[in-house]
Amino acid sequence: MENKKKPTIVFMGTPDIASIVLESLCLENYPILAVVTQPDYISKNKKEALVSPVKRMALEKNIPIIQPDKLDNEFKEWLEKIKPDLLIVVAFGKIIPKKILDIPKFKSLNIHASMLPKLRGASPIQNALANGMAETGITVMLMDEGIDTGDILSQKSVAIDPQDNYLTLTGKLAVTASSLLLKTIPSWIEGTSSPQKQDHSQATMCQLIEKSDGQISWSENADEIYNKFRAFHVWPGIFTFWENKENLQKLSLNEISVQKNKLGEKHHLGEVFQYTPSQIGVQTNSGVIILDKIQLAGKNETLIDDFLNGYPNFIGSILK
RNA sequence: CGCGGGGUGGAGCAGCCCGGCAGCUCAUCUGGCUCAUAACCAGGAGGUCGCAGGUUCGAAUCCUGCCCCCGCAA
Repeated sequence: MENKKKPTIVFMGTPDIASIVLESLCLENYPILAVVTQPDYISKNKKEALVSPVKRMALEKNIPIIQPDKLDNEFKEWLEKIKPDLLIVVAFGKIIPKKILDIPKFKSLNIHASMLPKLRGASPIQNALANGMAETGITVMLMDEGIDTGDILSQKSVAIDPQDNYLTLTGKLAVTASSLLLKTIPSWIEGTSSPQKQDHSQATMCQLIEKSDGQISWSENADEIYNKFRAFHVWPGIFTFWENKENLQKLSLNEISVQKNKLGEKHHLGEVFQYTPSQIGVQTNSGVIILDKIQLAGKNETLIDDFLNGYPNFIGSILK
């Protein structure tokens, strides 16, 4: 029955969630004219260039790739020449000028990983986790010149499991994003959908995550710290500082869990103590963070037991 | 030439500045003790101190070059 001609698409995106959506478009045989993604992330510690997940997917599917540094006139002319019916944007990472968005016959659609107008902006997945939200979602919308302010075509909520971290939640959202987009494109092309204006008075913004957002304060509650751990699982991670031999050293918390304080148990905020014979805890404002894997700056990641073999004075110290 | 930390029995570390017996905690093996333990006691095995060269009577330690791991910048 799907004899109608599918619209030609130029796809813009960068991270994993975008590559999964791209893959699902390919599997449905949408003609992808080209993929636009961020330039390769050049050399970290004298290593190879890092390639965006979308670029890897495009290579696998033999789709032409372009990686412009800027969305300037040169890019605009390129797009005009390609003449796509539709531009689809998923977490591209840069603001796209309106004069580019208006080029395709059917304009430009954006998939945003939140229930707009909530969590507009650069890092909706991390913010949903860091805020301890019970659910988030996917929004497919028309793009305008604002940041995630366009009219909504479709939405679907996704429950956040207490065990979810950035990776697992991204996976769930990617699945929902793919199916929702595939449903939304045909009705948009056929003109049977009715775009809804956003209620801008309800809008919230989320900021771009910075490295420093990963630093935790032991005056927070254990649950809040754990939410950050889930949100920043891939980057930047969460970290604190430990005074070792009169040097304040960065200590990354790579694997942690949460426990309640035992009855009558009292420690200073940030104090490291033996929670059970086999568990090392850190006192927070409310509750205890159990350390499982940690990493001292300049060292490899270690299990807490191994760490204690080398740094027995860790217990009893105060993290800052 | 971006800045910095590191490589020492299986694991995590100390020793290096100031050269002189290879050390600590854990794991492992053997024996002992105990009603009992992720407990305790005694003993043992296990090392090219990242690689190569140099200085020296003597190098984990000082000098030179190289390899690898990691943190920070970007």
